[in-house]
Parts: sequence; structure tokens; C-alpha cells
Amino acid sequence: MNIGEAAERSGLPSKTIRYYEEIGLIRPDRGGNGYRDYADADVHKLRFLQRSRGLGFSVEECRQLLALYEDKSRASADVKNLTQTKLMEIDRKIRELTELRRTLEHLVHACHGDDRPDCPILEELSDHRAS
Amino acid sequence: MNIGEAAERSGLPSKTIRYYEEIGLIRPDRGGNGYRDYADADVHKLRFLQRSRGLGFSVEECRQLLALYEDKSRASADVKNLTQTKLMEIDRKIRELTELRRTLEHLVHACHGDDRPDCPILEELSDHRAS
DNA sequence: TATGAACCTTCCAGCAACTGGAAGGTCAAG
DNA sequence: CTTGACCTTCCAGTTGCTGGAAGGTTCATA
Repeated sequence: MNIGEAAERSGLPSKTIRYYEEIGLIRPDRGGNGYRDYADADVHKLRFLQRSRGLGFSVEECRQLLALYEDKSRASADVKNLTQTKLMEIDRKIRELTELRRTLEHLVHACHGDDRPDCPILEELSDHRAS
Repeated sequence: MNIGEAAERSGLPSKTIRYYEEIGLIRPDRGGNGYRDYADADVHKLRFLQRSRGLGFSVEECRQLLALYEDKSRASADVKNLTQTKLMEIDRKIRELTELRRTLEHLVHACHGDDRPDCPILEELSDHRAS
């Protein structure tokens, strides 16, 4: 498929997809006309990139995550360690998002119409100082 | 407190803290010597920024989130709508992270030593195409 | 068969969000 | 009163895109 369809299916703009190729994250085929030709597997990778980038992983981290899927020697200790590290990062992100969610919800439900100059929410936020 | 301590407490590099001031996210006092002077509330904001940036929110989104805490007219419909929108974004991120986690864990537990050329994980990934 | 819209290509410039380094001022300890 | 660890501003570089120009391809329609 052409880049436009890959863009639509992956949720990434064509520009970004070309950029990801430039930095070596994907390697689509080329048709006789010079057009990029994306396979379904490419679209899966692109969707994966779209998500993980949106979740705050850097491009280099995404490259590592992608490598976890592609690495044919997945049983190696290195790969397992990297996966464990990434799992811990993901857990941390989930915890932080859950806290953020709780705080925002608290704000909606408990602070409505509350126009005191200093909302206690900010104080509560400070309790989660330990990372 | 000086910027160094604020950096240590917030988990952000001093450089980034100065940058956040430059773009108007925080406004620390200045001592007679020209040094920035951060209050505890500033550190809370910085920690908040550190987290939400790491969770994939843009600086402008972080500005909005910060405004939710600081807005004295929190009861307005606008603010409530914005909060609801952000809550939905957070829920989506949590769902995506949970999926990502499940996939990685599957890879660790189910694919160890599996050196077939195409791991079924990639196929599984593709099932989550709907966003 | 031609012409125009809607694709695609490369290349280059600009923006967002930092990040590093130079050049120099401040402060507390010895 | 100097030394080292702070702090300041300013400017340049990096990352990760993003927009636009200039031009080639494809395909439906006149």
C-alpha cells in the first residue's frame, strides 16, 4: 500500500512516517515508480510507534521496544533485562497516570464552585513527592 | 530555595526549569543577588510538569492542566469540559499502556527461546487496530 | 488522448522542547 | 582572599517532527 493509506491506518502523518524511515525505524519496499510500498507488518510497527511515542517514550526507547519484537534471540538475558526495565517504566507510567486521573477527578467532584484562593488539591499533589 | 535544590526535588534539570520560566510556566521570586528563589508550591508545579511531560502531554497541554489547578473559577463549564477531555485522554493512555504491558509480558513469558522467524505477538498487536 | 485532481517524490527550512557550553557573578569554607 | 560549587545570561546545537516548494505518477473524466 502507498504511504497515504499507511498513514491513515497507523494514525501517523505521512511526513512522520518518512521521517521514521529516514532514522531507520522502518524500511518499506519501493515500487517501480519510486513510491514506498508498505506491508501490513509495517503498519503494525507504525501503529506501535504512534502509541508508544504518545505515551512518552523517546524515539530511541521506541527503537528498543520495536527491537524486542523483532529480535530473533529473544531468549537472551540482555533482551529479557531490557524487557523487564521497560515493564517497570510502563508500570510507573500507569501509576502516575492513575494518580493524575484521581487528582483531576477529585478536582471535578470536590472542588466545584469552590473559589477559595488555595485549593487543597495542590497540597495533596505534594504528598506524592516520592518517585 | 535555589534552582539546584528545586531541580533535585522536582526531578527536572536546572536547564529545563529555566526554560519553563522562559515560556511562562512558572514565575519564581528573585533574591537580591539575582538568584531565582523557589517556594514549595513551585516545586509542586515542577514535579507536576515533570510527570505530565513524561506521560506524553505536550507543554501546552501541561499549561492547561496546570491552569486547572490554578484557575480560581473552577466551576465554569469551560474548565469542567477541559477537565473531562483530559480525563478521557488519561484513560486512553492508561488503556494503551496496559495493552503495551500485556504484550511485553506475553513476550517475556510465552516467547522465551522461541526463535521462529515471525512471533505471533506482532499479529496480536495488530488486533488492537481500533483506537 | 489530454488535462486536472490527487496522489507520490526529494529537499530544505522552521518549530518545539530541550541541552550543552562559554563567560562571568556570588557565596561559604578554609 | 582564594578556591570550588553554586548561580546568572546568552547563544548554539539536538531531537522529533512539520510545512512548503518543485516536480513526477496515476487515474478518472472530457
